[in-house]
Amino acid sequence: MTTEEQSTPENNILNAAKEIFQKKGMAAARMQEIADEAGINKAMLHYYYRSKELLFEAVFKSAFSMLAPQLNEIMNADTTIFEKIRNFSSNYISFVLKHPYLPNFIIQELNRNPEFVKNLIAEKNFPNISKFKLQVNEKVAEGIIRPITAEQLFINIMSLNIFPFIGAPLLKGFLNFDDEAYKKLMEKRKTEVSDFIINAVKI
Amino acid sequence: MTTEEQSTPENNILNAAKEIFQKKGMAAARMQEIADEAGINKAMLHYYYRSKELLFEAVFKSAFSMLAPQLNEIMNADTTIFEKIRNFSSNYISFVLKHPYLPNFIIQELNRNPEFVKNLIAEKNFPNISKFKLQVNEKVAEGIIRPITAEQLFINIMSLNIFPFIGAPLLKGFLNFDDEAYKKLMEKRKTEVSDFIINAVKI
DNA sequence: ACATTTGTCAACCATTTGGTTAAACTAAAT
DNA sequence: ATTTAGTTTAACCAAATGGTTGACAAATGT
Repeated sequence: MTTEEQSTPENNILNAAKEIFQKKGMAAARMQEIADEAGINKAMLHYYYRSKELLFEAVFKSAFSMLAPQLNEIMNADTTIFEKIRNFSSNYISFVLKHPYLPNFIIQELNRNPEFVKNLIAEKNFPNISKFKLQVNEKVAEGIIRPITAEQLFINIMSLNIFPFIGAPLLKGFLNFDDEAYKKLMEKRKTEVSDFIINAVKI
Repeated sequence: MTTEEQSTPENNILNAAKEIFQKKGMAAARMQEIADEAGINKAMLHYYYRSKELLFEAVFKSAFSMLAPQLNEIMNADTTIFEKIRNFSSNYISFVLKHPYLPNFIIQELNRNPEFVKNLIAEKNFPNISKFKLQVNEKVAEGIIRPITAEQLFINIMSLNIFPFIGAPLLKGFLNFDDEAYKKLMEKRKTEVSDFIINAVKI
């Protein structure tokens, strides 16, 4: 049994809400539009999820929980740093190519309401960087990688993997690439990003 | 004479609108709030800028025109690639530390309305990558930098400089940093980012 | 001095929007 | 058959919102 999704009204609504919220953001999304997408009456939204705010929270947490495991992987897996970087880059890019609105949705709403992060941290499975930090410091001490703090390296890994999706409209414009060409570029990044990072830190 | 800003009603409104639009985004921003911020009657907004949509466009173009010159610099300056990367990283991070809402605002609204990019491309001063491309290809051919396409390198430079600001709330959460500590991290990135990139490409 | 344009405002308006209600429907339990 | 609990809907509501109007003041030109 895999993580198959039951077809309950709650799930039906949640999926419709995901679609709309992720495309338009909290403020621009309309309850009526979500109801239409779900093929139900608007009152049902309030019956199952009391308010727009609560429905949004459910969507947000569900979206975030799809990303958290991948971040935990890079933090806590029992592999070398280089393997972690390779795995994360490849897996993350594959994942986002399937869910293109997700990263922007998360980032956008966290910027709108930064206190929301505290909420997420309280959840179990919130990624913890401490193990990754030890590992980086160790490898720096051993002279295997150039001196760099774990924080900066972590930010760099996240930046190189996430930004190309969030900034896609802008980057497509600069590069004069259409959707097709840009997607090919992203495919290549599955390996190029990790090569880039590893070249940057390897001595 | 520098680019001093005249205190016309138009400018007054535009600045107030920038403040509100950048903090909340188009959909969540309220015309009344912009009027309050500008210290004028709501009807004045419509007198000077016919509609919310047009006021937003004015704000967006003004915001984008603050970033474009810096991008042109990395594309077209008469310096070596390494100097360009160093200059851009340092200048861009300094700039954004002063205007923290700007990058997220641009990215967020371009994602909301991707066709907007076509509008921007038509403007003069829209950054053009062709010169940078030639330069990268040349240096790769000369064996000075590792084989990489100009597009991928460009995306990497943009990602490493821009994402740490857009993703700040999330990254602060992961790293468990407060605003103060995070800002210090960004200060350090003025040089660390370019070192990282140069290490990644230099042979 | 007078007329005309330009700027400013409080009050108003039509529409949209999140949310509620009361009644109707369904299906299982008694 | 009747009760009961859960589900669904159309109609409704109050508040918020972008936008307008008409009266009035302040410049501006003649």
